[in-house]
Amino acid sequence: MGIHEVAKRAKVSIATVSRTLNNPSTVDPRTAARVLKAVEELRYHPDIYARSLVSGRSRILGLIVSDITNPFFPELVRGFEDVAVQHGYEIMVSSTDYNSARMAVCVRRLLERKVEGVAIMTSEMDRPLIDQLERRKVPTVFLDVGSVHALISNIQVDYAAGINQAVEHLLALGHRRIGFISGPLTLKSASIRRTAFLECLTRKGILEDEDLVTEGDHMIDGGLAAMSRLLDLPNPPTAVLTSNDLTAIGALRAVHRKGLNVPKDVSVIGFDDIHFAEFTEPPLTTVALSRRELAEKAIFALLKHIEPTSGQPGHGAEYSITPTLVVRQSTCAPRQ
Amino acid sequence: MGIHEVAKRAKVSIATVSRTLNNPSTVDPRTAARVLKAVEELRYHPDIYARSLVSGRSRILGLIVSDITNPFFPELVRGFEDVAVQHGYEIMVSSTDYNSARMAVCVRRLLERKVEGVAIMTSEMDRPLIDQLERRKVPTVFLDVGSVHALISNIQVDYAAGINQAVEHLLALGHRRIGFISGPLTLKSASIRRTAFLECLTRKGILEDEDLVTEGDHMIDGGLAAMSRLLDLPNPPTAVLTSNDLTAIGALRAVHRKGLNVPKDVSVIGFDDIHFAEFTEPPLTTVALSRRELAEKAIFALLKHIEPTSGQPGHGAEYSITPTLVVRQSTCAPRQ
DNA sequence: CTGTTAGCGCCTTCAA
DNA sequence: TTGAAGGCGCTAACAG
Repeated sequence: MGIHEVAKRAKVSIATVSRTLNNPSTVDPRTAARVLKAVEELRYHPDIYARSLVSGRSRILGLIVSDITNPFFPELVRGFEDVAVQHGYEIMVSSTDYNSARMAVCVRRLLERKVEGVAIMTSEMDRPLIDQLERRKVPTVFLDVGSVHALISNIQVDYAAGINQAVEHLLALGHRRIGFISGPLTLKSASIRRTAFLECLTRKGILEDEDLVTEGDHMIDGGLAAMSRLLDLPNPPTAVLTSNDLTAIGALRAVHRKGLNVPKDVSVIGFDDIHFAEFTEPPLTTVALSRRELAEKAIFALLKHIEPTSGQPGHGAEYSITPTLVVRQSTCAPRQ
Repeated sequence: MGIHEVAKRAKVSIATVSRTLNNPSTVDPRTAARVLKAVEELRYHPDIYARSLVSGRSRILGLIVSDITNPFFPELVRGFEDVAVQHGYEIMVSSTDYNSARMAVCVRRLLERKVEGVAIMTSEMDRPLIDQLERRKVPTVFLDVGSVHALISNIQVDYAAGINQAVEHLLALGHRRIGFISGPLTLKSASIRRTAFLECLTRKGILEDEDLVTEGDHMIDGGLAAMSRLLDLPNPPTAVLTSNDLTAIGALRAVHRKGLNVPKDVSVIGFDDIHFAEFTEPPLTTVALSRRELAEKAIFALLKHIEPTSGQPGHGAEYSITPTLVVRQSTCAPRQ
């Protein structure tokens, strides 16, 4: 069932069929109705590939994440899928596994399928690959890293705001010795969060104690080890912020293993608000970063280039997303 | 840069370029070399859509999961992506969200992109959709449910074997009162697991106590509630098997809240071995179901139809995958 | 408003 | 072994 059968059945030419499907306003409503009826009856769907061939467009958006196994990402993928489909696009997702060779393969695959835009949500960037994307004129949107260019947008998480809320919450509770477990400092996004924390403390006039900020790996193990280190300090913190929820979960475990209690002995705050955070013991107070919002902004940024509403092709832009503290039960006032 | 430029540069016709790329054996090695050289130099990649248009093939495999947010699936997706790419295919993933309207949309999207095969890993089936797939002659592979047809294969998890190992482990430890928390019994796969458990017990000659098997929802909350119920029994079980790891995590939590200890007061065994199982408190003994193996078998089943090696188009088949017990620290001998 | 026609980039007979 | 030519199914001028 091709366009010809529809044309025949509706007694029009294939051009008219094509028009009523793509540009209804240029065809007589009564003919259009006839065509649409035929389309219905034949359950006709235009061949997407023939269409791509002539239009040069694929109606596919790419999404690159570092590790789909990390609970932060599936929700992002889900949101991305929803929003993309809503706008009539398909998505192609791949994991780079924090591995730049894999990343290169990802990009090549995306390019071969002629994606019309790519969201790179790895918080990392790889110059040559980005240049490649730019050369091919593929609109791109980054998370955290990334400088705005003609076709490149960036979504910046306002870590400062999120961490600020967390610190204020702790301060209000009476904490003064606040620790921080960062992600691996080789990751740009991890060091951004760490810096945000440090700046927040000085802004609040809290003396900085180097021992209190230590490095994890954004995974459970690293959080566990880091928290153990903190707890072994001669003068341990009464509250600890972590760079992500997985780290916080490891921290929770470390406290538990030491025979101590969260939040009575030490308060813990996570970051991200992965689904699981609600189910830790105790439920985790954390700074929620909406994956849905992230997905929406990313796609919005991409579509601005692909389907320029306002005549102009649209230049890359900087977007911002503000996380918000979700208070659950892993925080309380410190022992005096 | 299209095929023409390559042809010109290699001083051959476009037909020859096409041949050396698709059917090297039909072209003089020396001309082929020239062509390949030109291809290299121009970094030529055939247009995938033009190719699809003429060949009718998309080189895309579909993967439908129920909820990519469920930690079981991301690892499956990952494996599926790896294996597919290895074979030169792209993948299209979508979540149905346990919702048959969404499922219908998924299938339509897959059909529109002309996927060459679909893996439906939801443990559910929807007659009309399957018929639709079959009518369109799309090879399909199911998980657990699904009857083998010409184009339909099925991967059956050998739950009995897995649960058997778990029960024997418990028996060896000295347990006799073994409980079971099932998934929602509306899910076929959940009731399969439940049945496997029940049959295993009778096979072992253990008297069946109806109170000891209860229903969860394959999520943490359900596991928590179900375990609480079990613990409130006048004569509670000394060990509990669960239908999946999320349920087990909920169960762990319930025990903890009651002020009891896992494994000393009650042993808990999960199912699936999601990544997180290693990091629960205590680390979860569970029946591991390899997502990698699942992905490999699914793609193998699909490729058998798409790229029939042995002349014959290949008929659907039944595959089996055997899970294996991973003993960690949530099980030990019962209190006497 | 509608039909005719020329490609989009590639694969594949059919001759040479 | 190679080249010429005809589509694959659709969109987009260009005429009418």
